[in-house]
Amino acid sequence: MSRWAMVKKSARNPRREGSLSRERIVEASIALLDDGGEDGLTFRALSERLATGAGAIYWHVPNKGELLTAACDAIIARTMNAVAAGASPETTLRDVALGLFDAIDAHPWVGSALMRSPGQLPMVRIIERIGQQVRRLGVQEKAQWAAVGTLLNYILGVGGQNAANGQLARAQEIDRSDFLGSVATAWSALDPGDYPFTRSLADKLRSHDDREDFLAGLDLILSGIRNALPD
Amino acid sequence: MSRWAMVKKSARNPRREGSLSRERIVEASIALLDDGGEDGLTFRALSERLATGAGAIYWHVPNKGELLTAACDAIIARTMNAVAAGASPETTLRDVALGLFDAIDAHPWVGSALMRSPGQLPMVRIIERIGQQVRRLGVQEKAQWAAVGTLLNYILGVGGQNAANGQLARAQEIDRSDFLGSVATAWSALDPGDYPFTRSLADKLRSHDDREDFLAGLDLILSGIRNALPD
DNA sequence: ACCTGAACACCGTTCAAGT
DNA sequence: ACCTGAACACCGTTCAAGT
Repeated sequence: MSRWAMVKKSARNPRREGSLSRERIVEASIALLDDGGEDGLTFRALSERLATGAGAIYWHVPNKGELLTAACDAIIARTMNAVAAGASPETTLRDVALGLFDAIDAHPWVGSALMRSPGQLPMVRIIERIGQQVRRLGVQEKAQWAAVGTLLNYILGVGGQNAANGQLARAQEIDRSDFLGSVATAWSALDPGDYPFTRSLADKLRSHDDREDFLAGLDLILSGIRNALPD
Repeated sequence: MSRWAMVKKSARNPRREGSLSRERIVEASIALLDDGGEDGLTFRALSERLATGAGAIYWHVPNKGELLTAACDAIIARTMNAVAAGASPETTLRDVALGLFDAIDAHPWVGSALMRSPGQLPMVRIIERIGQQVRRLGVQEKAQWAAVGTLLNYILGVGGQNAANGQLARAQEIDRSDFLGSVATAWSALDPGDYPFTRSLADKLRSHDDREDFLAGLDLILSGIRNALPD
């Protein structure tokens, strides 16, 4: 017997290649969510993909909700780490927001996972990033929470809507822009007496650019924050 | 046989008292959602409450998603109709927003139902109300969508968070403020090097007033909109 | 310590059959 | 036209039993 074969598996060593771990489960969950949408993640699909039983997954993860939050957190952590440091507070704030927008665009399920886990780690990462820039901006102590909360809730609102649009489009087996087109058509058919404003928006809805609109709203809020700055 | 007994049930007449209708189903759904939260609504609970079979409900309603949207719409319609007319655009806008906040506070499931049905009737009612006031405010045509979208997404974000807080609190069988307290405690335990801002917010979270914070954010956005007004 | 997989208690939705 | 309720194809979660 060679000395290699005699090396004991230390408790500290990485597990054997095929074995389960929280990370492997989270990684597989992300893959499932990315190509099956919000309800692509089931313990049955997961145990098949990981070639194991449902019970094994429960040994590493307490329940489906926490698994979804963990998957969401993996995406958010990457996204926040990718934001360049050193730029002006306003630029950084815009980078954080656009990073989140793009992440949710690429993984629509992140939008609803984020919505459903208030105060949890993914949200904390975002609050921290935004909060530090709001401080650098010179917002007074007691106005900081309002500023951060407003930015956060706006970003969550947009993210949630993007997630919902993606989910509904998927259910009808069309793509997101076709779904928005069908909404636009419905809006055009609204009673002109009751819904003049919404009707007038139908064309806008067909031709708009989500990302640009998102930025416009962000700038509106930033201008409100700047407005309230001391001196 | 009296003449009364001979009166035929005309097709136009209201149905017999106990019979099913879309409205009765929606009304029962609201009751179920109000006291069981987001997953209090099931076809089994509904058919028991209405003393009928699941299939009967499907004759009046296409699926669960549309039933949820219809229940949400009933609440939103009442809420929008309750907003007083005739006040200044800013006051009306605040009334609309506060009305929605209070409605979601009273029926947390409305927050997530709203999030999950973009472009549908409940949302259209809100967009129309907000849009008309934004017009009256004098916002330029091409800036109107950004203004409405920003307000809408902010309101949806807050509503969605309130719904999620309520849902998580319910799952742990505690009330919402106890849930926020537990989040605050978790925030206090965060690494001071990594999360200085979030940590500093923990106390604020314990003592804050959701409704006041909501209004503060709304005013921030309104000030941004005012900023961009022509002349 | 970690994994298996059958079993439990649910879901939403469909559909043959009734009135 | 409207309703019944059993049946279908799923879920998340648990748990005795294995290694």
